[in-house]
Amino acid sequence: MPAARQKLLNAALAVIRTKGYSATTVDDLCAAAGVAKGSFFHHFKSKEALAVAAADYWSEITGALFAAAPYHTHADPLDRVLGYIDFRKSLLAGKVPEFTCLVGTMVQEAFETCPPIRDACGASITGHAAKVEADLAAAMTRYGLRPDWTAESLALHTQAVLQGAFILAKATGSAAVAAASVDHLRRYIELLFKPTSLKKRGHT
Amino acid sequence: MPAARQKLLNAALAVIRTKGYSATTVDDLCAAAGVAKGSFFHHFKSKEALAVAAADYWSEITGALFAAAPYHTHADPLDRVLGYIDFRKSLLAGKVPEFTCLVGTMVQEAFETCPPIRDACGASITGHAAKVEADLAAAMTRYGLRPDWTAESLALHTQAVLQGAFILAKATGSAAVAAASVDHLRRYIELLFKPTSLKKRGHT
DNA sequence: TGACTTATACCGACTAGTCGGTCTATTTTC
DNA sequence: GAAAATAGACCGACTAGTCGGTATAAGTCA
Repeated sequence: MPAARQKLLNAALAVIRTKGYSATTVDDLCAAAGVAKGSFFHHFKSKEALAVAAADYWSEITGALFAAAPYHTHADPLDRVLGYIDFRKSLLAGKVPEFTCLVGTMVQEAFETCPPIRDACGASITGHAAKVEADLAAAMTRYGLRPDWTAESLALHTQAVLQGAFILAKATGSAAVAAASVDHLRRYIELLFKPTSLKKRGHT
Repeated sequence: MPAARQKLLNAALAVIRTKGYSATTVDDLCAAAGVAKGSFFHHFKSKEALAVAAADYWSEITGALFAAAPYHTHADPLDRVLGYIDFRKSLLAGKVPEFTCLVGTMVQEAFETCPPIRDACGASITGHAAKVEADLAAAMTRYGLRPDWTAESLALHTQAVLQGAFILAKATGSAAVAAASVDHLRRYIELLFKPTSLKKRGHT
């Protein structure tokens, strides 16, 4: 991948997560990437095209991050799910724009006005959720669950909690609020799969 | 309140929820409100000031909506909480911009670049959560819970789930996905307060 | 009562500056 | 030396905000 393109995509992750998509100008991105405007339009035919490419790039980057995470080594699929949640919680560090989600931010601005961006963001979220769903489905089998909810809906719920936690963090300026919400998500899944194990801890 | 100001605030709710804050122009708002540009700057000293006023207006509107909702009549505070959640779920109808949250949308764009907007959005969310927290705290007392989580964190978690559900709805174009996430939230709260009642339903 | 003053609401043309995107020229790479 | 990559001046459309002005209604003084 040409250097300027790579630098522009990395700049897009940082700048858009900080300012949002609409407020980010092409000149902002060029300045952050240390690249001239001509290079921008050489690699991307429009600002919108960059946004789509950035969403795909985000899927790549995060896909690699989670693929390399240690929780996959657990034999019990439920432990993998809980390990995933713990891993997500551990990422809630640093400044808010550093741990929040690019596609969650962009889809809020683009869902109605720009279908290509919305679809790229949607694919990023649902694609990630599908990986969680696989472990959840395995855990449901392992633990003999026959619930009135699906692995898919629970996997999407994990993403909803995380996206919502990011909004709380943005609104309060505190990563701790987001972490507390992730704790509730973990507790929920433990209650679903091991209803008795937590009862004594959380209930008198 | 002068007519033009009122019309501009109502226009702001609709337009900003559809296009986002940055992508919404002052001319957009004037056109949607059927008002001239001079009137806009007569009532609001800047676009940013309108956003702050719109967030406060949103708090008023939604405050009145929830205050008038029927779930407050339940004697059991847990029933009020669950009634609140059912009410939130019932609102997930129509087109996406009609049921999503103004301040959740705006804070994503403004949290880093515009503290006044961020604070107004934050106050709207935490103020709403505080009302849920009151019923949650009463329910914890009623049900004799001594958990390692707080009513405040759980109240904020309800808002996280709702905000995240909105993002899923925007990404997928489906209100049903959001509703499924709200179902998970309801199930979590039932499990926390009545751990045995659902065990037989969701677990073989 | 009727002329004058004040205050608020509303209007839309206008401006100074910004934005996405284009164009042509130069440099780098193979 | 051809093709790809980079550069930045440039352009027309657009945007937030300004400005001079009109309309209406309520005091206020003779």
